[in-house]
Amino acid sequence: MTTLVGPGWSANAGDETTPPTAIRGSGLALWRQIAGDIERAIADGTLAPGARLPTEAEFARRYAVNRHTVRRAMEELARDGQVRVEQGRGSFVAEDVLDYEVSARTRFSEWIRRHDREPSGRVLSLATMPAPRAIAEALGIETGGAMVRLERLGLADGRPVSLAQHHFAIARFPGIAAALTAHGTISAALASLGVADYFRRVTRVSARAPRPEEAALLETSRSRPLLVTENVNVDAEGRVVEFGLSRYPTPRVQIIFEPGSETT
Amino acid sequence: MTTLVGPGWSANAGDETTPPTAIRGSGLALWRQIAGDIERAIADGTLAPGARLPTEAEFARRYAVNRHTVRRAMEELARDGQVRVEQGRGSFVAEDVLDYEVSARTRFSEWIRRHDREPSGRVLSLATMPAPRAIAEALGIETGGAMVRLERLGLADGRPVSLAQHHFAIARFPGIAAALTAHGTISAALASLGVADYFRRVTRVSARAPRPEEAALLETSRSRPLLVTENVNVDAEGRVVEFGLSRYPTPRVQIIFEPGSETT
DNA sequence: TCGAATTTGTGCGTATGTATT
DNA sequence: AAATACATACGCACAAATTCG
Repeated sequence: MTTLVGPGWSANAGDETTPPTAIRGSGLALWRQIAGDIERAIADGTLAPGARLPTEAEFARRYAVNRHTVRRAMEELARDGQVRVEQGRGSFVAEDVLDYEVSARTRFSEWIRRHDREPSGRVLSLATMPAPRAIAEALGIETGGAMVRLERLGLADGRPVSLAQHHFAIARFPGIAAALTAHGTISAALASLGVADYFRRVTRVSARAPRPEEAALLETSRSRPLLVTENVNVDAEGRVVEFGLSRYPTPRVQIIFEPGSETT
Repeated sequence: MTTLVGPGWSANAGDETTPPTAIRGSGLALWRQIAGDIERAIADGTLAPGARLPTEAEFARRYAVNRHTVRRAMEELARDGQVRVEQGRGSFVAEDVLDYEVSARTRFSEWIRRHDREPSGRVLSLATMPAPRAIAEALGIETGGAMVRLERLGLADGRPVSLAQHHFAIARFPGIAAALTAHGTISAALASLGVADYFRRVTRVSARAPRPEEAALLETSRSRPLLVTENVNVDAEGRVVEFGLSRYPTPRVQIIFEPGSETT
């Protein structure tokens, strides 16, 4: 069957030489032919993950079928998880989700590389400020005590996947601001201050709607929630090194936890 | 200072005998007096967790100050995490969050009891249906194979905290539907079928906006995302017992991971 | 789906008291 | 004593988010 081809499945808008018609009475239901068509386009990459599908009305016009027939096909694909249908927005090819496996030793670049993507990052700000109560408690200092906050956007293959704030107590690391400026990574900065290694102790996960700035930085819609994690990193002796607050765009990023075994 | 008292801090609307006025020129800034006032009311329980505070305009009227002055006080309290301010909705006393600690052995009632609340539940539906692809894969059966879905609303002290779907393969447990009907809990039903114990293997966490029905059941706003977890439970031999999909209302429920140690 | 009402968020300008230089 | 800086407080207007009919 000649199908819908070209950039974004919209090239042959005026192309009437190869009508993308489903064959009636072929023994295969029209909606199955259409579903198969789209499925093939997804499989062979004609339709990239995250790409927007033509509207149901558009499909109906192209295949010269009723919209109900198209819907039947979309239902099937949605049930299979191949497309995602969103009322009022449109239909989209299911995106690859980037699994964020929480473990004791989690580093941003290692995480991204494990998924065969290229990690990069952009420092948004580095500032010294008094610690709000919640952060001060996590860092083990007094409320209002001086801390450094590093805000960083993490990217995988150039697409933003995390927006993180890292907090360090000045009392614990007087030279942290300079070290973070001098070194490219947090690990390196901490290493220069004598912290050879550090581990994740607790991770709290919640979710909330993004603020406009967050949505813009993470290139996500304001209507999609962010996964928000808070975590405490400690050194080998169990002393608190850092308090981190990270935001991840759903559904692009998912968090995975695999308990060792009997943890309770 | 005579302050705002009475039920919900709104009793003395017409009470002019004890004007809740902040003292000017007392050496303590007005906004600090107001912040302290509210802080005390929260500490002594006059303002319960989750309770709505009077509006900024109302505070300004009662204290006979400008709204900016009230806002300054609220800022301080919000920074401290004592109140939660939401544009367009109002301000609220910070709520106790129910921490859901993910571990290998997690049972609903144990979770709730550990937080000194009374667990209860309501079965919403119990049905046999063909397994969609994603669930079939998790259960290790063919797509379309028969499965039982139990949908259940979990409550803590009568407030909904989880909405869970539990899926069991009929091929593995032919008598599961009857067993679930006969026994009050999933553990008991599985025990009657020879599964003495089971463990959580993986947990995936994401977030999305609630559907209207979910929002209603969980008594949450449609504008607040749900935390969504998917998990696979296995028996002592590692065979898949159940695939679960749970939804938790934010920010009432938070998920906590504490990796044992080097899990990477 | 839309608009009105409610509530918080932000910006501007102004004034005043207090502490520092 | 004068100049300056800073914190506090007020008034007004409008923006943005939420809720509800």
